[in-house]
Amino acid sequence: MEDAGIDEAFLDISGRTEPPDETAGKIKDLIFRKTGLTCSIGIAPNKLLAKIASDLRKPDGLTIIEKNNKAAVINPLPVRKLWGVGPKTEAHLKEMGINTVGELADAPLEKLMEVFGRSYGGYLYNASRGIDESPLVTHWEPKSVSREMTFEKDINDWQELAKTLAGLVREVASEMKGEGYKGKTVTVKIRFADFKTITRAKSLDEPSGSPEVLRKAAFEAMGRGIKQTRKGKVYPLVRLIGFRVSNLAS
DNA sequence: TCTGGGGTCCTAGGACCC
DNA sequence: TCTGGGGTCCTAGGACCC
Repeated sequence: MEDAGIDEAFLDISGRTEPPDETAGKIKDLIFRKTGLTCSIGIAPNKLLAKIASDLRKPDGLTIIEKNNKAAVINPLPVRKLWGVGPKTEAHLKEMGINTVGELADAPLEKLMEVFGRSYGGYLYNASRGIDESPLVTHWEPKSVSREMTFEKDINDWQELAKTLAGLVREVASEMKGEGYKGKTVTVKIRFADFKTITRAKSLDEPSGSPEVLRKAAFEAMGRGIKQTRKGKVYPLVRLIGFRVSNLAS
């Protein structure tokens, strides 16, 4: 099983002998008995299609996509139904006259790569054909640890900003300690009142888990992103401040 | 959706090294 | 004094997911 967030998971049932819809029925029953909640299930040859299938009939649904009918099922769908296609890509594709998965599948690979880059273009090319070889990931190591906080009101007080950042650093450092991680790169994120968001990063010479070291790097980074006036104010009002440590090592 | 929090991955430019 | 090409690391920003 691969966890896919708080209320979603992928399950490899390829080794089972009973018909897949029977397995799905058992899962639905169990979940309902234990939680009183319904769920939607998609069954398909790969994760991409299973995710689409699970989305097709929403409350309490069960949808099966098979190899030989996958094109018929996904071609009419809006591109937005594909995992990895968000509002920006949807709008971009619309401008190109592409609205459905089937229309996307008609686009040449070279064209998609030219517009969306090699990696993502290649992904779209395969996804539009229902092709996905990605394996189940049953265990993974975190790549970063972060905390962020939106102020109740946009603020202009440097002290409050600094105090909040120090608190976020403390929380992240504590979590890292608990999980046994150190980190090499420290990133401070600042979102202004107009929602413009900047990040400022600082890489350490070597990974550290020390709250003092992380805090010092955090303040150095923040200082590059925002200046305080002589009166201890910051100019564009700040809505959010965040702190992340990445490039983790054990 | 007038916009919360914790993540991942990708791209692009610049620095630096051989 | 000027110049190639490749590789790696760092930084900043953006798109996307649940």
